[in-house]
Amino acid sequence: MKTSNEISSCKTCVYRKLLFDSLTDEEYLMVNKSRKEFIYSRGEIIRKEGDSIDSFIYLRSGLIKLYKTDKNGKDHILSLNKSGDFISLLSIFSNSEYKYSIAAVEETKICVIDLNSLRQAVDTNSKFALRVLNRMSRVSDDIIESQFEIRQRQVKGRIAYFLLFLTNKIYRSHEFRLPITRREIGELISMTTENTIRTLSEFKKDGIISMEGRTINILDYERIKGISNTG
Amino acid sequence: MKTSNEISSCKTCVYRKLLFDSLTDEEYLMVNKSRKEFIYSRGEIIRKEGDSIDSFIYLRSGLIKLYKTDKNGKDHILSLNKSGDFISLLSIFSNSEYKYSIAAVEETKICVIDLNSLRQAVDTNSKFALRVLNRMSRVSDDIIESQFEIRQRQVKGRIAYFLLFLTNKIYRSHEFRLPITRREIGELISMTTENTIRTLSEFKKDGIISMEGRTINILDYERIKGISNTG
DNA sequence: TTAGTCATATGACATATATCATGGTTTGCG
DNA sequence: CGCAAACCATGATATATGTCATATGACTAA
Repeated sequence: MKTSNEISSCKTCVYRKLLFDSLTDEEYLMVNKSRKEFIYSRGEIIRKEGDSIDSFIYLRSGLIKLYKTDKNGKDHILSLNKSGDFISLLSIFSNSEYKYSIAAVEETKICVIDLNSLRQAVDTNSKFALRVLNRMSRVSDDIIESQFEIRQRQVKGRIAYFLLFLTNKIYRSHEFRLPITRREIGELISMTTENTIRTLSEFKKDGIISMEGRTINILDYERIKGISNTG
Repeated sequence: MKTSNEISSCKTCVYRKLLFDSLTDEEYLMVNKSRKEFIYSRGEIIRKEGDSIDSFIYLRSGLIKLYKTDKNGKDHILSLNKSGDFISLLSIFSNSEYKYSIAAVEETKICVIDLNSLRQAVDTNSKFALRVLNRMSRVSDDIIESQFEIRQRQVKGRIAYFLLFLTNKIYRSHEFRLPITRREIGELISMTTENTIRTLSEFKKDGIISMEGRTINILDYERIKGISNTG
């Protein structure tokens, strides 16, 4: 984890429009005064389940996973999130501890704001509060939604669904580099590593995708969609 | 669905303390003015996924299920909720439509408040807003939590987990009447009806529970706990 | 350089779970 | 009451998925 100083980039920050737009100049200054930037590289843990919540975090760039570790030590990934999503969930208003762990799955830059100044802004500016609220609830909603989609499918359907997720939501391209290991894919869709690998290999053998290490190319998009819908 | 007139019962309403306590008399009157009560009996649908959100709903008494229907028409239950939980999730601030369907699983009384008057109270009273927020986010958090617990277990563990949920969270007793059918239990823990039935029968045969139709008695609590932890 | 770890890969096999079939039982309703 | 529709139950069988073993390449630390 490194501290960053690239303050100037604020001007182009997506959150400027999404969020801070609704603050008065005064409020913005207050919030921004406490702002710090940090950079995490692949694999680094940003926050751990149970850590006390002392700040409000948002994701400037990169990709992170939210996950929980079960009683046997096995990780279960709840979601992958990119810039524009919030990391701090609603628990910052209710819980004093993080309910999920957060780790970078690729080089990731975050901004951290002092929780008190955020709370103050929320208290005095209801438009801002509503925006924060909406953004936060979206992350929870998305987790519930994707769990719902996952649990109604079996392996092939789950893998297909995941590939479509990467294609449409993350990379907006039919060609991309898998951001996570096959083991992590398994942790995301509740399958063993072996079955995940096998299924990807099968898709490759069937000519639906090409695969070279982590690099995937969706060759037959319609068929992937079909498998996601019926599998 | 029937309309109820039991206004007097407000005095003992759990939400009085949980929520409305933080309103001024004036605010309370405004919110309460639009309040209506309805009674639903087992099986009745209270709101359907996709219905437009025009009101704020909370559960006075009874038991409801939140669920979603998949592309094959199969229902997936997200949670069972009782009095004290909110039904209207955060989507009332962001979405114009319900994301989940809501149905009564036993005789259930709800209170419905006009959304505008609630929004007004939220806007002007940040303490109230925070309470609403906390209650709402708790429902989402609980759904995510229980999905996490379910997906790390196999059938026996899931059934045991569900029985513990009823014992500890819903009925606070070792003896109770199953509020939902075995089919619905399957929809809740992502198993087929047959396997759900089989597993319950097995628990009975093994003397861990007694079972007479819907009536369950937890005979060996520790063993159920063991199965929930290791299965 | 060598040993060790991790990710990927694949086969053989065990087991959990779904599916299909069939029948008894309860529940709701006209 | 009597019928239809759900619910509950159980066996036989098929299938999906997990487990275990083994191998290879890439990378890292000693």
